[in-house]
Amino acid sequence: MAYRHTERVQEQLQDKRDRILQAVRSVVGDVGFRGAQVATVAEAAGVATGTVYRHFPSKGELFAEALTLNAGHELAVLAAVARSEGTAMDRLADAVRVFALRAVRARRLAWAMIAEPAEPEVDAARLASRRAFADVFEGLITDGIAAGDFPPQNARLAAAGLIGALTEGLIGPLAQDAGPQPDAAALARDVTAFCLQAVSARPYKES
Amino acid sequence: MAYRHTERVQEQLQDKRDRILQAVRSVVGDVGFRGAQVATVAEAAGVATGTVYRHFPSKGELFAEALTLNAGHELAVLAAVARSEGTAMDRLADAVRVFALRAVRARRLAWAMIAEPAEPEVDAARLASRRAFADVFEGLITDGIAAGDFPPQNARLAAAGLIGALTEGLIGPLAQDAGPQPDAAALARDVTAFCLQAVSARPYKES
DNA sequence: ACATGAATTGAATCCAAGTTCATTTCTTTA
DNA sequence: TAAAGAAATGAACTTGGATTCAATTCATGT
Repeated sequence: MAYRHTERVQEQLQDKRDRILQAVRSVVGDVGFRGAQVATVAEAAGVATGTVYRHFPSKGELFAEALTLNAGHELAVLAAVARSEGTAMDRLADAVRVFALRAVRARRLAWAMIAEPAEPEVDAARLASRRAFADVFEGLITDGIAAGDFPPQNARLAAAGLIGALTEGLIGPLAQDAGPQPDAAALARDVTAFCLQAVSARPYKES
Repeated sequence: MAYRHTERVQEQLQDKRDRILQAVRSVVGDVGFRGAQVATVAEAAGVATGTVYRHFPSKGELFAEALTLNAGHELAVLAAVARSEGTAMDRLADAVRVFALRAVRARRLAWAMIAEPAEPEVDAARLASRRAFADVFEGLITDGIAAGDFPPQNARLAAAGLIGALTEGLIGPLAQDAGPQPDAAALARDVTAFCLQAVSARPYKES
């Protein structure tokens, strides 16, 4: 018997794993999934290409895990807002605003996480976290309907609509090229207004 | 002097070109951009792989042209609706409804045309046609504001929001797996309601 | 029918990444 | 310090698909 993992080594391994995941985040935030290659990630993590494959079975699974990790973090933030005190209306407003501000602050990353297709494993992971996001919004909308804050409506669809509107308005290609950042705060404000109106309003004119 | 193009040959060439473009549409509608390879397109067009390259300089440009063609067609339909008689409210409702119905009828194709990333040339072409779509909606919203149908708002952003909501609600991955087709008409109706409310409503409760 | 130029074909070539693996470097225990 | 087992390295391998091109077929005008 001559070798066994010591705790320190375990930590170093874990550390390296984390650094690789972190590197994915950084590279993807920079060039998106499209431009992110394993070699680049490895370099960003200060590791040789082959090492990546000691920690992850394939590019797809590595990237999927990175996405899940990151989306999970965002989701936690959003869920916390959704769970806070206040009317459904207020909480929805806060949730949308938080989502918007965070997304605008890191557009490329946000787009990759929310919308940019990639390897099948990544797409699958994204579908799951997307559903989770939608569920948070859906819950708020349902609450609001129950409380009489919002008119009755298809909450599931409305939640999807919110995510779509946020995506398109803030981080999609159209938003990308409408100038680099006309004014993050103003943009977030307008998007929030749009989203709230979409679920919370009644007809402007009697039809 | 022994050879010169005759009109018949010109027509055949044009025909072949068109058939290739049509084949792209069909293949993409089937497997999306991700799965669409030049060889498959060639086969669908009843042509050898190499022939494709006599008509188009590269896969990217071929697919981009196919997208532009198709999007242009959809755009014409939408623009016609937008130009018809009626209040801005009615025209916007019609435009959204038409968009929704057509999209649901060919989800995969619609998704590819609207959202699925592909070669850079394709993405560029999509950006252009997306902007054109957004412009139609923006115009209607602006009209509506001017006419007093809609409250003042950021029309550009609202237009993007509509497209986002439509995309997400009807043809995105979330919509994909919410059952194959819960009910196209009902879905279109709910999405239309959401979109109209988003731009046309006033706050549900006095804030 | 023949000569000439164009179009078509599809197998061979090329290329960009993802993945592997023989070699080297590091850690641990005796 | 030496032996043994892990982990890291990065150049070589592999592969899926786009692209090319020599050979072939087709059209035209004499």
